Amino acid sequence: MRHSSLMVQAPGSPSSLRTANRRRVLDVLRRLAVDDDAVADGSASAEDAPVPPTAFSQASLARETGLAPATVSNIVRDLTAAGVLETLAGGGRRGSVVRLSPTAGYVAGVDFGHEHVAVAVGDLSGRLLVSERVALAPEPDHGRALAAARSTLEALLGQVPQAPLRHVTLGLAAPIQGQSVGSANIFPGWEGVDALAAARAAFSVPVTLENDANLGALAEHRLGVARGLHSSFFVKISHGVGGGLIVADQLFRGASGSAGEIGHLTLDEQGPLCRCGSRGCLEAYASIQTVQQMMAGQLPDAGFPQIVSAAEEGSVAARRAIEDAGLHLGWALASIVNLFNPAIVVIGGRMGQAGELVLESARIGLRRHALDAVALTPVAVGSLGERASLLGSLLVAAEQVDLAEVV
Amino acid sequence: MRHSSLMVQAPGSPSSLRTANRRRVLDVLRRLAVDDDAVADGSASAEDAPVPPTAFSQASLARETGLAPATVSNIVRDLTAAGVLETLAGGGRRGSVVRLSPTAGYVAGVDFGHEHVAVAVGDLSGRLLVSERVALAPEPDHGRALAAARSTLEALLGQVPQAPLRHVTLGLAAPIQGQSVGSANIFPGWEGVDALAAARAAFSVPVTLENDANLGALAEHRLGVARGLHSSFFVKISHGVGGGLIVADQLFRGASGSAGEIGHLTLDEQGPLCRCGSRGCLEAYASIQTVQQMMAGQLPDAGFPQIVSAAEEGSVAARRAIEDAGLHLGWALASIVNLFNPAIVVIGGRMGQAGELVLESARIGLRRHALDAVALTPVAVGSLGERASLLGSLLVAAEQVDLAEVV
DNA sequence: CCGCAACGTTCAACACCTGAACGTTAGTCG
DNA sequence: CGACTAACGTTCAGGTGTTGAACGTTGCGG
Repeated sequence: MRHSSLMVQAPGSPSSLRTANRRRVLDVLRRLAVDDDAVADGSASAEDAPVPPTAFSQASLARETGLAPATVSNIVRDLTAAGVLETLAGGGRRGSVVRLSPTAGYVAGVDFGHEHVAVAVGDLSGRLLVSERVALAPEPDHGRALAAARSTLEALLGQVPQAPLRHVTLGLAAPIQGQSVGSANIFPGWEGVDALAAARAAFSVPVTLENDANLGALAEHRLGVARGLHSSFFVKISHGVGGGLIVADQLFRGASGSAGEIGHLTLDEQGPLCRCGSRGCLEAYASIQTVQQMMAGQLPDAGFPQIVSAAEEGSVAARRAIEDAGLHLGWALASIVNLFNPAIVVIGGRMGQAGELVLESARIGLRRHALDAVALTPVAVGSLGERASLLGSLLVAAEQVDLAEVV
Repeated sequence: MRHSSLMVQAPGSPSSLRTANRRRVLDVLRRLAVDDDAVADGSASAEDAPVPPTAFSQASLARETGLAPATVSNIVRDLTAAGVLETLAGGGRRGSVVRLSPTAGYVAGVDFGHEHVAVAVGDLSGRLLVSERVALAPEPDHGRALAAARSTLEALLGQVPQAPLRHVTLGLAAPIQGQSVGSANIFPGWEGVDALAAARAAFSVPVTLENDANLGALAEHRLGVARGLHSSFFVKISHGVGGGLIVADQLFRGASGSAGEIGHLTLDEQGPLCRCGSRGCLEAYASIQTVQQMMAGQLPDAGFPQIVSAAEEGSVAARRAIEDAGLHLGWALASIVNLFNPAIVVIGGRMGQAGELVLESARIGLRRHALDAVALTPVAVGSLGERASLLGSLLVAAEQVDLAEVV
């Protein structure tokens, strides 16, 4: 072992240039693949956009990266030899088709909820290949949840061609502080757990933790309604209320990963008690649970979809319950819009099922409390539904894999 | 003209490596110079820090940048020939002393207030050399303010050795939307003006606009109480209330430069009217003007310092007025701390003069409304006083000057 | 059917970084 | 006080990487 492969690369050396250029090529391939996928979803904005070249010829890679064709040729040869890339059709005028090799590996994403675990396997550009959702007893212990995730993941990996798993990203419905679950009382089965260590023990590949709302924000931004914009704020309203922020096309995690925690903004100092211990938090006004509780007298044991149906069929009480949630949501969004000024606000999670009902009132609340300049920020329901967090976890996992280091 | 000097540099070429390495060297020189300056201010934390090498020998540059000594030698030779660098003492074991050449140029910063203009000239690392503050009639027209700034700047440039002015950064007490002053009613003399165009016409060098609270945030972060931390939030409370956020040691401007606008967060939907047109904004509770108005009955025509003195001397009313402002401030800070989780909150502007009086109540308000995990975020008064914005404008201007491109 | 255009590859030329060797100077130890 | 050593800056040869030009190949249009 003459040269240790762990030798840290000198920051300004020519070889670091090569790595950077390799990374550039790989990034373009990943981005184009995901864009392609999203367009194939049938997005409405597919026509007016200037449509980047969706072919993967070496020539287009050269144009996209700004590198010379000769350089791209060298890089593609190296990466193909390393098993990372794969060239499909032959040469000639039409050029070849380069793509990430399917045998280069997979990434996985896990979405832990309060009563379920969803697991997905995707390719290295973060596109979903197979997924499965399993129900669990409410508020599962973290060990049980991780075990379920692991066995589900193994089953999914059996459904795809053999290739190494490179990264797993775990989405948790709780603020992530460093490597454990922050703020007590929020996600019972995981309280105080060193989640990163537990996850590393459960999976034998690199692992990252991420807040589920952050994941949803990323997915809606890359694949959903916020596609093409450069900033967005995503509110996930389900069991609780969380938020995720995209700035300059990237997830904004803040100083310690808890940026975007909109759920416990104080709206009324004398408002109802919240599970976080404070009073008058947004979550105490606008979570699914809250709406259900408001309707407990009229529609006991009704699920949220039933309440939405009732509102649409004319129930004044149901409509009012949802509107109240929306107004308070809009109020909190005004703070977000004042502080961040995103290009769009996306509402996701189960609350998205209420559609225009909640959008209308959220917009009213927003306009009333936001500065003029940002009061008309668009508010829309996410287009990915409850899959958003899971899709986002694949995107994050794919970002973590650094194929340029595979020499 | 064979090769146009405007030719954009190929992104992956060896010459781009050289530029990047040059930039790396220059960045270290700038950063060390500023750090040195701040330490010389007599900061209390000068002892325990691991103290980076404050000497500017080529050897220390090599260590700091990770480049080989030979490379640093080449770069220093080139940049010296270009007139950007200057080597002081001779060689030998103690090494030479490299620094930015004083004749390489200056940057300037301007701080526009509601009744004054402050102008400063600094070196290319953003250190203040000379400054001057001139009083203006209240709410000056933007043309008048710019003219005053320009003549003051010319006078200041006469006080320093001849060298080109490279950049001017203008601080405005208003949100900056793109290139003009956002949100009406905030900064009367500049309303709706294309401030960037006006400023370009007034100064014949590149110009940037920045919110004054953002500038203050940067200054306190690099030179003041937030030194050494990697994130911070700065609230500037004077005529109005503004905020600036530092994340990962950098100014966070948000999607369109208006991030951190804390002044118009709604605290009470039924609160007093605010100049922004909404109700119950923080600014309606916690600005200097508000405190003065609260005291108008007892101390008519009293300035803020007099009110602070009265409070310190036992006036219950004065103390209560300041405490009320602090409590509401703390409430708003809770939103900030939940959403951004900065390592520290710094209070600047004229409100800083109230010291512990406002700090105490701000902390109480913060603890009451923030999530447990962040409720104990430190709150401190800025150490730069009202110079913060002006010092920050020099730092921003220095960042804009790209000396690596001077070939 | 032919010519042109675009594509991918190869090769020589060029630019840059780096380790080693060298002269120089300032501390340090005897 | 003097010699030795350590650290510094510079020079030079060697290695790595990118690039423009040239070339063979293939599809498209006339």
